[in-house]
Amino acid sequence: MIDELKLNYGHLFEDELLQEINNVGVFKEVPEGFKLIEIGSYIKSMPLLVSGAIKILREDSIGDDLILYFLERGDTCAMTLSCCVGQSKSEIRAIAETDAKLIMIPVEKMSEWMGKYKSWQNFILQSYHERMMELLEAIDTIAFLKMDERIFKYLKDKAMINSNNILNITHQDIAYDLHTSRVVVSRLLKTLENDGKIKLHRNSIKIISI
Amino acid sequence: MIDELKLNYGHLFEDELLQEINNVGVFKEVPEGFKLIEIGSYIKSMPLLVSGAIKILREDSIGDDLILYFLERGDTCAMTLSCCVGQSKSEIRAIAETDAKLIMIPVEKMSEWMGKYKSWQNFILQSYHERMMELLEAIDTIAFLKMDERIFKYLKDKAMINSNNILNITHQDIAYDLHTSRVVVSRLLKTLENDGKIKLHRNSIKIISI
DNA sequence: CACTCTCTGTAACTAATGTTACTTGATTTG
DNA sequence: CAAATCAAGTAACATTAGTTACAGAGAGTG
Repeated sequence: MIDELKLNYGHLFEDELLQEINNVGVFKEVPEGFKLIEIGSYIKSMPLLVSGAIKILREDSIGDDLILYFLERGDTCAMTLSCCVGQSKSEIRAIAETDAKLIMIPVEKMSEWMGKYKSWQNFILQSYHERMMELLEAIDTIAFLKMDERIFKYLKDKAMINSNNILNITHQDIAYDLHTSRVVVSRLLKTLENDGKIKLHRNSIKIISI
Repeated sequence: MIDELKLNYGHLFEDELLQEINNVGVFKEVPEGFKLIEIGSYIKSMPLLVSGAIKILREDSIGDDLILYFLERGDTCAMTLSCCVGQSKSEIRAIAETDAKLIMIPVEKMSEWMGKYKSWQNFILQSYHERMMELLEAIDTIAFLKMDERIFKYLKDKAMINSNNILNITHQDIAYDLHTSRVVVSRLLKTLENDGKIKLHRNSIKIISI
């Protein structure tokens, strides 16, 4: 584990802390689609993402989802931090967007290291900052963009995360993430195609204009 | 200042820290409507809210606002924390919702005390947690509620903040905060009145059903 | 191949929200 | 008091998004 740790977090943490992480952290490998955190569950460990991507979702009153943002390599889940601090249940759902590798840190260590390692303190504060910015961006997207723009942004974000401008995804999948209906997505995707921004195929979409 | 400080933060911080706050903090009293933070500005001090309320707003690409949440007595602005950590410009606007009293803490102290006082560390983390939850609630409101529900929620929140179920506010004011148009607000307020939930007057609205 | 299932396209309609334009009544100001 | 300004009501219309219903095109299976 220490190699992957050094690769992704070596520039952030001192050797002593890296060693501690190596000692208490549990390495975890999950497949695409794996549900890492469910709404209402208690959090016992915080994840450091080593490779892959994670999709963070919010749920409405009848159980339908809405995507908030993606986490990437080098990120941690601020909601987890937040829940540990508040001793509360998770307010979000986390699903592996791709196959992913994580290092799980027991929550007690999180606050122990806060006092002990300045670099850890900075990392935690920086993570909060980044997640806060992601939430603001999510608000901008939902509040200020029209559905066709939201769909196009979603496709571009997903292409970025997957490092691939061909997405294997159905219209229904998009509808779930954007909290709208499949028919609306199909309609708007078709106009995006007519505008030359994407190319549609069965089970896949190619992003043309970035 | 020490009295107001003890009253609002005495249960959170030890005497030594209270004394430090008293020494370096600058007491500030601002009138309703005072602009405390502007988007794009750099933050030099973080505010501890002693009395009153503060409205936090997000701006769209053409300069129109959208309310995110209110801060109350005992709160601090996590965006400020966030901006200090990230060394970045403010992403939000903060306006005094009522007359307000604040204690301004120089940003250097914020991180200095993080290492020095466990209670301060908890306070900062707890603040992040709370603001994160507020942002999630803002997302729920924008993404999952219809405009009439958003208006009614806004009125109830504002009544709560002002401890008064009669609000001195115009339809245009509401439209600005909710990022919609005056005509839409007037229309939906009228239906809320017909449903017996509120009573409309010129320049004021009375909340009937809570 | 016949059957089934999933995915996509599309029409037709409804609902929600936004826009423009005009009116009326209240309040302020010269 | 007359004029000007502001807040609110409302009609008419446009646009965006959501809903229902159905048809047809792959793709896999027995």
